[in-house]
This record gives sequence, C-alpha cells and structure tokens, in this order.
Amino acid sequence: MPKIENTILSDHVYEGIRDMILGGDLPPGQKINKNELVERLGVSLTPINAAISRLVGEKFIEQQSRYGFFVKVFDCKEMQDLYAVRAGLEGIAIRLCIENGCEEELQHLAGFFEGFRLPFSEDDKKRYAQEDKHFHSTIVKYSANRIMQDMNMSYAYIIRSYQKGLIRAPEETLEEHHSIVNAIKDRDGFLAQEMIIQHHLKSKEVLKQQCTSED
Amino acid sequence: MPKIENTILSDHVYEGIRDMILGGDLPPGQKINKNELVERLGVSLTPINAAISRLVGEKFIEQQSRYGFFVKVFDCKEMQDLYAVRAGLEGIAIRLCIENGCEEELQHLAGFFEGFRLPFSEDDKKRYAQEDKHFHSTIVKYSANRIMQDMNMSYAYIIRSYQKGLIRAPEETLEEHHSIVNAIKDRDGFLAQEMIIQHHLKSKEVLKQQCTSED
DNA sequence: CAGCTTATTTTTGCATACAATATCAAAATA
DNA sequence: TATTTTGATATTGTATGCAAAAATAAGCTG
Repeated sequence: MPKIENTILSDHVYEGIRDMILGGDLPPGQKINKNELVERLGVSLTPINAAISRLVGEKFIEQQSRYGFFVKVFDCKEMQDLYAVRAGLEGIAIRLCIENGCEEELQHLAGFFEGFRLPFSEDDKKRYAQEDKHFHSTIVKYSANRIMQDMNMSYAYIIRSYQKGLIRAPEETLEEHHSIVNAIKDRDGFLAQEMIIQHHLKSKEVLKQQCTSED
Repeated sequence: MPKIENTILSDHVYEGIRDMILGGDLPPGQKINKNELVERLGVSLTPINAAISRLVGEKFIEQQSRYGFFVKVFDCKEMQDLYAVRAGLEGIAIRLCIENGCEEELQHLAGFFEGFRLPFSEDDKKRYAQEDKHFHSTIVKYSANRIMQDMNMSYAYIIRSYQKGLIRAPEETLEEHHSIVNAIKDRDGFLAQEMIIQHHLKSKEVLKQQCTSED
C-alpha cells in the first residue's frame, strides 16, 4: 500500500511561482531570477526548473533561449485574441448550461448585477469590477468543462483582462450585462450566447482601436 | 552581438517526445520511461525532465506524484468537453474570419469537400477523414489568433478527436460540412458560426450516448 | 500452492558541480 | 567624449550523484 504522503517539492514551488505571477509580485515582463527563488523558497534549482518548465507550457512564462525566463507579456494583439477566445468559450459555456438545465447554477447567475444602477459612485465602480470578474469566471466554472477551466487557468486570461482595469466604462457595459442576465432568466441559451459574444467582441474592438492609435 | 546559434537540447527533446505522443509512438496511458529516453535520445535526465515538465503544462502528459509520468488519456467526458470547446473556438474563428473579410482564406475554405458525393467508397472515406481534419485545423489556422492556435496545439484535441476514427458516419456529416461551406461562400459569418457549433455539438451528443451506454 | 514477508532492483525527486554563454563594468583606444 | 576592448561576474543549460520511495523478485509460512 503505497502513497501515504506524496508531497512533491516541485508542486509547491510551482504553486508558489504561479501565485507570485497572479498576485503581481512577478509582473509581466519581469525576468525570473532563479537564484533569488532558490533563496526565497529555500530549495535547490532542480524543483525550480521543473516548475518553470511547466509554467512555460501553461504560457505563464516565456523562454528566451540562453537569455532567461520572463513573465509573459500580453501585447495588444494578444489581448484582442484573448477576448475572441473568451467570446467563443464563455458563449458556448452559457449556452450549454442553459440547454442542459443546471437550475441552481442558472439561478445564481441570474442574480448577478442586481443591485447595480447608474450613476456609479467610486465604490460602485470597484464593486462592479469585482462583480464583472466574478460573473465571467463563474460562467466558466459552471460549464463543468474541465478542459475549458484548464484553458482559463493556463492563460489566466481573465486576470490579464483586468490587469489594467476595465476595458470599457460601466455606463457602456452594465446594459450588456443586464441583457445577458435577462437571457439567462428567460432560459434562452442561444440569445445568452450571442449577448456574451457581442459583449466580448465589443471589448475586443475597443482594444483594437487602442492598438492602432498607439502605433 | 550574441545569439549566433542558440540550439537548446531541451527544445529538441521536447519536440521529440511530443512527436512520439502525436505520432502514436507513445500511446495514451503509456508510462514515460525516462531512462529509455536517455538512451534513445542520447542525453542526460536534465533536458528530459525539462521537456516532460513543459508537456505536463501543455496537458500532453499527466504526472502521478512519485509513480511516474503518463501520456494523458482523454476519457469520454473529456472528449465531450473537447467538442464543446471546439464548437466555441472554431465557431468564433470562422465568424471573425468572415466579418473581417480575409478573402484568400475564405476562398480556400470555400473549396473544401467539393468533390465529395455519396455514396462513399472505402478510399473516399479515408480521403474524407483527412479532409475533415484538414478543414477544421485550417479554420483555426486562419483565425490568425495565436492564443487559439496554442490552445489547439496544447491539447492537441484535434488529433485526439480523430484517434478513434470519425465520431459519426460521413452520410451524416457531409451535409453539415456542405452547410458550413455554403455559409462561408455566402459570407454569412453568423450562420457559419451556428452551423459549425451545431456540427460539433452533435458529435458531442453522440459521444455522450456512447458514454452512458458504456457505464 | 496461496498469501505474506523480506530482499533486490529500478525509478523518482532533489541537490550539486561544471562548462558555455551572457551580462556588466572598467580600462584602453581613437 | 564616444566607442571598443577586455576582464570579472552571474546565469544558463547540462550532467552526475544520492537518498527515499516504488516496483519487482525471492524466500518464507500456513
């Protein structure tokens, strides 16, 4: 009877570095200093290398041969791509959730953005940003689709999406969120999908404008 | 002036192992024997470990702590999930391709499945399976969306989708493929998206039936 | 012989050592 | 002063050694 206590050092190191990235401790573009991690985590290079390689596979870290490892930076084009992916993935997720009739989950989703009404105070804006993030990640969670959830985590694109604050003003997106929630309340999977797709594609369009104006 | 020739051993090893998996040399469920790879590739354990860790991040390989590394097996539920993901991703890909008017790409896509007419000979079936695979991977390629392409490769779900042959008979899917191609010819992004979504969701449904009948 | 215990071999996970390359700073040249 | 050249330091990529755990084989008990 094996497997009494299987605590692998690499796994802890992996989680540690990943949390540093997600927590902003290691910001995008930051070079990974292995020796610093050796001291900070109190382990040798081996488990650190294993963790970093895994994070390269998960697109958290980018390798530049012989130059070092860097926390992945998402440029404007990639941010647009991220929003297209979100549109496709969250769209099909909400559609299937409604079509398969997961009642509890849908009732929870139907309750989002309830207390929000314009105009927003500063505090409202903060709460709204939180609600936004929570709403979209909950959709992926309720998809009960492991592959989708892994993709979500791998790229951590939700986190990245919000790292520079909201793409568009609440004045613009609140109505869209209400449309999505209403479609959910009506149990109209097709409409909910289309609403969420348009929601993300609009954000993608705004990012595109920002891109081209930068160059 | 650095970077004259930056050939990293780990990268070659990574590609080698990945190709072994994709080529069926290392079938799903197979245990990865590191020492065998040491001999076969003529390198030490270090680059092999780096490559394996990266492949764990890319979901090609699964780690079972202290027991070893195994080529990822996709069970029936995960295969269903894969088809939901394909529906969402390829759907938005074709929609954006049409909306953004990439003419050359669309003309290429419009030419798929042209010579195929029922009934099929044995040779037709083989050619059709190839065409199918090629069609769907081309859509992802033409999305010009790096994130989506990476996700595609990471999970190699296209390859997995076909590893047990076609899910459904050509008699059923040829018409669907023609519908998708027709929507592309009409430059109707919304319809093309919906057609491809339904196409994949039907396959997902068939997989679900197979699942429940197995248990 | 079946089932358990013990011994042997293999493999995993980690640490360390070392050579090749890159980075950085000081000295030398124009 | 601006630009090379040179040398010292740090970091990367790889190989190797070693202890703990697991898989496997051999011996023992009933």
